[in-house]
Amino acid sequence: MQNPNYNHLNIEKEIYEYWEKNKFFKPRKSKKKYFSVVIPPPNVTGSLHMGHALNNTLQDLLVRFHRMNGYETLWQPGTDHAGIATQAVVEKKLLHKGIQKEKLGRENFIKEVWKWKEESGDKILNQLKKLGCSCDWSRNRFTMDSDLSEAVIKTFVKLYKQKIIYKDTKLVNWDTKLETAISDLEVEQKEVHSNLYFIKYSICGEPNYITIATTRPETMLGDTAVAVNPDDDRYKNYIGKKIVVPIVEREVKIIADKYVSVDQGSGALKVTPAHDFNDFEIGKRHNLQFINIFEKNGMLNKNVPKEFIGVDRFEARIKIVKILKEKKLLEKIENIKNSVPYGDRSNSIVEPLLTEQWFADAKFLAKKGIQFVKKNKTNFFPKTWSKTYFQWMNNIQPWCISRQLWWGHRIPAWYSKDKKIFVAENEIEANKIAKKYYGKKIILSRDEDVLDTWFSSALWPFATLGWPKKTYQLKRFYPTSVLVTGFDIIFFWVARMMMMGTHLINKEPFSKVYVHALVRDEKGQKMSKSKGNVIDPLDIIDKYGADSLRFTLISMAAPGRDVKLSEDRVKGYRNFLNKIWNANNFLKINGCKLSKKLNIKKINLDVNKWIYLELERTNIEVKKHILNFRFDEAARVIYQFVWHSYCDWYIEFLKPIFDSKNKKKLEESINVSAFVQANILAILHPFIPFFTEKVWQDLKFINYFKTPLMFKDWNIKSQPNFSKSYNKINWLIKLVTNIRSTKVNLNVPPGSFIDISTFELNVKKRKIINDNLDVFKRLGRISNVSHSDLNKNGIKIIISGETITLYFDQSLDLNEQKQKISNKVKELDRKIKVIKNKLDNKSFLKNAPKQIIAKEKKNLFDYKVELKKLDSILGSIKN
RNA sequence: GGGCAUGUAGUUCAGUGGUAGAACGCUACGUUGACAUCGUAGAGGUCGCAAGUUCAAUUCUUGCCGUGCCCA
Repeated sequence: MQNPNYNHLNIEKEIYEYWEKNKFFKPRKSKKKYFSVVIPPPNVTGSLHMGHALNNTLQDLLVRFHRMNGYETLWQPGTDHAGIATQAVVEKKLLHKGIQKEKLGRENFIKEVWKWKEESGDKILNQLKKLGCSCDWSRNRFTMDSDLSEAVIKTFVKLYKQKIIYKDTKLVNWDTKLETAISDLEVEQKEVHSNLYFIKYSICGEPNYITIATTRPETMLGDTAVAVNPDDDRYKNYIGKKIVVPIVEREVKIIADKYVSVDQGSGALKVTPAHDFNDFEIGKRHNLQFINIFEKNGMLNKNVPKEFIGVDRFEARIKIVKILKEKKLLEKIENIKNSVPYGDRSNSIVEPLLTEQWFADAKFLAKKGIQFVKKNKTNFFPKTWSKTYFQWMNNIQPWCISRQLWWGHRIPAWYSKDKKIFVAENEIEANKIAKKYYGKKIILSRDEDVLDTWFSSALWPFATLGWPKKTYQLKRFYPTSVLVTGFDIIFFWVARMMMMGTHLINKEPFSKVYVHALVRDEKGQKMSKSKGNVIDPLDIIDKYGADSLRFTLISMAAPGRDVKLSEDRVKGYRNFLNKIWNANNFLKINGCKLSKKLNIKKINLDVNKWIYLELERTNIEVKKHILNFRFDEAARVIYQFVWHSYCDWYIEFLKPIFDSKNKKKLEESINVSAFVQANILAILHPFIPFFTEKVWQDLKFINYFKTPLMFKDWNIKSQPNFSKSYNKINWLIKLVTNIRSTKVNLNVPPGSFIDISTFELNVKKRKIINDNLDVFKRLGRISNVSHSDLNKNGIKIIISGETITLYFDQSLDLNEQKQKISNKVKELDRKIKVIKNKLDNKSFLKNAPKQIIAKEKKNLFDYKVELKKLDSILGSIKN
């Protein structure tokens, strides 16, 4: 006998190597439909967190399920080059060695990045393997691979020619720490306490002043107007007059603009068109001057008074407030809560900055993306997320795609000395076009910037399959079947992949989008390093095994709910594995094995038919739930079946059969139990692949089915004829349960044996007992079953309206039993009353569907019968 | 301010226009030959509140209250 406790250590590694070595993850050609998934590529700098664990467990569940259902299945893996993050990691590493990237130069720095990538870039992929992911690793891709680069360049050139990509000078979100533009989505609005400064600007030629309110007083150095609402009576008379910006002593106009709200702040707005998105619009409307006062690193530039040049923006704020105080121009400071934009990578305050950048016309691209979802070419699960998608796509802004970084896809644009732009797939091409344009050879220099990482991610679902080449994979696996992703990424990935896929290929990148929730801690708090509540999936895998973690995550993945993860849950599912492990053990001990002789149709025993039908129903239900993306329900159904039908009852049924010497019964049960076992492993395989494959090997099922478990056909044949036996056994289970609880109520030791009589039972029910006598006697702990009234004191119990008498040797304490029966009587009385009321109600009879009325009538009848019997039992106890 | 969710057992969550479910936890008993990472039996709920629709509402509608997230 083996160790009764299942131990995942070593097993998972061994099994993964077995799969990988045999190249089992490669798609197997099939005439059936295909199933394909592209992994949302994790950052190459990343390491596995719970979000990844959930995301990839669900993908693997789907992939393995479809593979076992005979689909030609591809799970395309890979990583994302993560421009900012990766550059930061390598930069930091070099700085440790005292090397600045500027000294190294661009080319050498990029070499260093590649070196880093080769050394540690596969970390997260190895962690995915630990989780059991069955990706086709031979197709592993990286967004900076040459073929993917080619796709990026081709796309850029094409969109430029189509005028979807263009260059423009606009206010962008500028990260002063990373010194690059970032997109709206990379900006996080944080609610913080701020000071609202009320500053007096004196009106030219008058003794009066206007008070403006601002949280960023340093920007006043770039003010080029003061705006008021045209309907604001306080300021009406001043419109068109001039006002002096303190410190810089610049005279600017007082303008009227409806944007200014009368009741916010003082109702007067200082306008800094070069450093605020709203002011930018006002500036354009009123033709104001745009004065940029910041360097790229957030220091003040030459456009401010001498004393401020080279001062950091926040120091400048302090300095300015001090001066204003001294000049008595600071009216008051209010403490307020407001939201301030932070860069999500650098966590520094984002500064709107006027720069020249490359943009993509997202509004244009979004049109098709919207259409495809509207036409149900792509469907969201749960459906409600399509609303989020539409809301974003309908209000989409131009997408700033250039980044001032070194690491990434360098923009394929070349410039001549007079700033003429030549966009081409390579330098030779660019030179050609330039030569044609100028009529002579010209020296060109390439754009220094790279593309937003999401630009290449947007091409991921088809670029990884070979696009723009017309490969077999592209033809076979595109559109991909489903994208599995977190809702926080709908804007980043889903939207952009939809835009590019529909525009470039005119086909949706995926037919379905399954959106899962965030993983939180057990209290529902977001996991974060600073809170110290992070549960590391790798720790959990070490402790409980990947299978336990997978089953936990799957069973908690209810739609529209956050996953609240606690270690106790994982432990619970580890126990589940242990339970199955021991069931296997039992089968092994008893020599259960599959035989070609087994003919399912000819199964004889009720218990074997019962478990077969339970299995069949489970198989169908789990399938239904997986296809509906109800992973939680799928997990619940299989858990329930394995533990409470198979282990709690079926194995108990087997014991007396295995003990008996009846060869026919024995042989049938040895075969059926093994058959059920094999199919349980199959159903469970997508959930807990390591464990099931290991047991599959242990029980030598591979010899019988001629396949590793991961390719076993998931389905089983339907046997509708078994339902009679099914109902019989269910009745027997009810009977046994009732006998057991009666014993507890009577304070009789549950292990003691008793006699029973079935003299009040009908023939059919008696036959059930007779047909399954061994099983019944063992489970109910019955010595003798008599069919006549033994005429001694007995306790009567009722099963589905029929009476059975139990005989106990010892004297009994009947109080609890009495209490219980009278409670039941009360409950029945109540129910009968409710139904009677219904049936007396003419509108109910008129309006309710016939089946419901019939059902209620039957219920009433049954309840009445049971009530009568209970009453008589109660009467006999009282005597 | 706009939008999207959500409120059911002690906890985490399923579910349904027609008799309220699971897991964990809890209580009592139990080492009976797979399993104490276990077994048996049990306790535990006015389905957030109010109104409406309906023969019938936990389920549908509206309002209110609470909670969470996204966008401004």
